[in-house]
Amino acid sequence: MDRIDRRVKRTQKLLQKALIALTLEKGYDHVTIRDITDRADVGYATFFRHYPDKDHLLEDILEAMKDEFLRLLAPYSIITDPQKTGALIFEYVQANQELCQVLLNSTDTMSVLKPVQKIGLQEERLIYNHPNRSGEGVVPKEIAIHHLMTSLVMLIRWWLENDMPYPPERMGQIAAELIILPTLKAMQ
Amino acid sequence: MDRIDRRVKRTQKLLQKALIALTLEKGYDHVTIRDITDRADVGYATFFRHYPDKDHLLEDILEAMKDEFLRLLAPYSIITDPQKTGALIFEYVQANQELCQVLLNSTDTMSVLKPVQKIGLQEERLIYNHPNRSGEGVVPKEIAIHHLMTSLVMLIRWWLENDMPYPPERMGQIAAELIILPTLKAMQ
Amino acid sequence: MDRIDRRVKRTQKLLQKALIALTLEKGYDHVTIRDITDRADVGYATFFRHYPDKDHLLEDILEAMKDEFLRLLAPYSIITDPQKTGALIFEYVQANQELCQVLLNSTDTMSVLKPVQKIGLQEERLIYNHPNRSGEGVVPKEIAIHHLMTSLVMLIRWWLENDMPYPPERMGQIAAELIILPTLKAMQ
Amino acid sequence: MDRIDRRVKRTQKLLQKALIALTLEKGYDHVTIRDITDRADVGYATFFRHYPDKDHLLEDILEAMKDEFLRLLAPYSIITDPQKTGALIFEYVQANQELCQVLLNSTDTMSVLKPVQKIGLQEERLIYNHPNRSGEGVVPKEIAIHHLMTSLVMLIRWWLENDMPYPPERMGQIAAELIILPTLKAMQ
DNA sequence: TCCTAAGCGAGACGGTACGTCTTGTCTTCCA
DNA sequence: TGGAAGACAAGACGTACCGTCTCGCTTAGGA
Repeated sequence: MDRIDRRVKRTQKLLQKALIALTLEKGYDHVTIRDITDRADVGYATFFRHYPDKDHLLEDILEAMKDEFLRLLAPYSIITDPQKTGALIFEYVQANQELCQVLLNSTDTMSVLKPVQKIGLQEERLIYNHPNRSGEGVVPKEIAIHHLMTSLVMLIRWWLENDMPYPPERMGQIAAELIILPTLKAMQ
Repeated sequence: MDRIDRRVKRTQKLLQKALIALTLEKGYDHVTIRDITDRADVGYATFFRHYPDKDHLLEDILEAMKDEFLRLLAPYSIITDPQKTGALIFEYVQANQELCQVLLNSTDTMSVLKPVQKIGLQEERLIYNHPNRSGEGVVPKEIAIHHLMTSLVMLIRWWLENDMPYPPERMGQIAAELIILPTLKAMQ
Repeated sequence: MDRIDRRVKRTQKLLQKALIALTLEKGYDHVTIRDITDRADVGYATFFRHYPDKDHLLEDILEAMKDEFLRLLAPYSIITDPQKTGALIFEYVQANQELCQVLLNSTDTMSVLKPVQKIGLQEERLIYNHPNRSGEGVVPKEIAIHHLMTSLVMLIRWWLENDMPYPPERMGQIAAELIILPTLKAMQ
Repeated sequence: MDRIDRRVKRTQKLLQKALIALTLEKGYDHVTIRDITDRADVGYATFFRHYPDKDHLLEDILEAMKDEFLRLLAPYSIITDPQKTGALIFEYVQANQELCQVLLNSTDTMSVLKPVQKIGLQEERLIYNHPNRSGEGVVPKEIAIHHLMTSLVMLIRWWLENDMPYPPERMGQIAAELIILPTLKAMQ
């Protein structure tokens, strides 16, 4: 079964690459499944053996990205060093510029936000167990987390859409100033 | 020509009502143009005599809303009384709950953000000419405006999606604390 | 509405012509609907606005043929002059050779037989009310009619498949000798 | 290798049984190869190691039937005792009702007729060498043989389709009266 | 009063994409 | 080594929707 799984994985990778490349060329919404399968050199029907539709393929790509992202972020604390964490995020985005551009400029950034919220919920534990945290602030916890993750994503989006006019370090500062620190403060 | 214009307006209103009603029922993306024209009791081809596609109809709806929204907001300054302004916004959203739900939960909130950004740019003048403002802060002006508008919209979105668990006044405070005040401060 | 009907009729005629031409070229079974619409210079989806599938198009062609055939046969009695009637049939087939070849060599001659049976039932009246008829013979009426129509069609099929090796008159004689007269006799 | 041959035969039998059972259930045309292999509890690809397609499997079934049929018919002469021969045929059909129903009601009876014609040609020798035969009649030999075999098959078809409303003996009489005797007479 | 231009309903049509289905090939695994 | 399992390419099918077009009806505002 190992051999088959490997074949399946290979096909799925081909489809993912194809979707990313095509989305960069013509935008997510204008990519047809036929486009994808043609580019991936794969039978048309084969697509549906792996994903029920285009969105599920996107989701698969996102999932992989999320894991890598979380792994990257783990060692640093968003609380103890917001600027550093922010800069790290923007450096990651810059390194994976193409992929991020695809994911964030796909018509509905919303679907991208879903998995990001999950990251937020996983991080929640870290933040709320942090010694610096005192008690419930004026802003409910759920809103704070939501705001933190959403605003960061939207800021990244803006950065990419405007051709990254500032370096990652500066963006890290901005993110800290505009989003991370105020949110942490409001939660106290 | 007055009479004709009135007829045209009437048809457009019918189409707008139909889109809103149907979006609430099955979600923006699943509404077909045939659905709209059937609901509006209007010929299928007639749709295209008014709008090139569904998105333009949505845009029309948004435009109308934007005007009303701006008119409502005009007397108050987001700088001098952020809480009040925030509360006012959430009250307006509550009053127009259905419509806002449609607009913000339509798959791509992004298209909704476009016109909102325009509001931001119009407001920019107000903010930057305000006597309290000093100079350029660590956060570039364009980012600040973008953050302000986007985060507010996303916060409203969250509020509606979670069945408005807090009253408008509270949400106004939260918005001020989490978004408006930090942004203003960062701009200084 | 007349105008629209005419447009519809025109499209259907185009589809019928296309099916006939293509069936002669590659055989009924190997003709795809895309083939038909391409040949008829008609949109693919348009096909389904007129017929649910290929077989219904064939049926439509048959129906038209049946009417013409019956009209042609009406003046002659199969009872009073079997040879003449038989010859007439084979002359008709010869004149419409291409069309008949298509219809009879399409994989299932059976579906072609259905409408022909209907002709038989319509003729039944003529035969059974004929003065020469006496009473119920050893062969049940339904079997006789079935045999008459089926055997005639199969004979025509054989004739066409073997490139019409005998003239229509001779075939008329043969049909009378082998099929018509025995059937009439058996019914008495 | 005898062992292997036996295994092959077994697989082929399974496939034949499956096709027959499924054809009775949903009609020959609607049976897919996947259906057959599933029913026969055989690998999908295995089918193609035995038959290039469904029709060849059907042919195989027919071939077996033909042999048995001919063997059964051999002792009797269609010339000296038509009624008896006819009855014998219908009795055989009745005994093998299910199988015959499948074969004859499969959309194209035509393909079934092919092997039957072969039977006719083998019989031809018997008929033409018979002492009762005189000379060439008005009906060409080839047509007579064709008519004899085809009409008989179609009569059987009718009988099965109408739930065998008459006993085999009666059908034998009818076949003799309507088909066999007239054909023999026409050949003289 | 008529008439002319516009909005409109109806619906046929070309076209594109979808998701499903089937066939026949090929490759890998297992007994 | 032969058969089972099943991924796969190819491509037809029938459906859904879009946007265009033509036709004929209605209805106003100007002659």
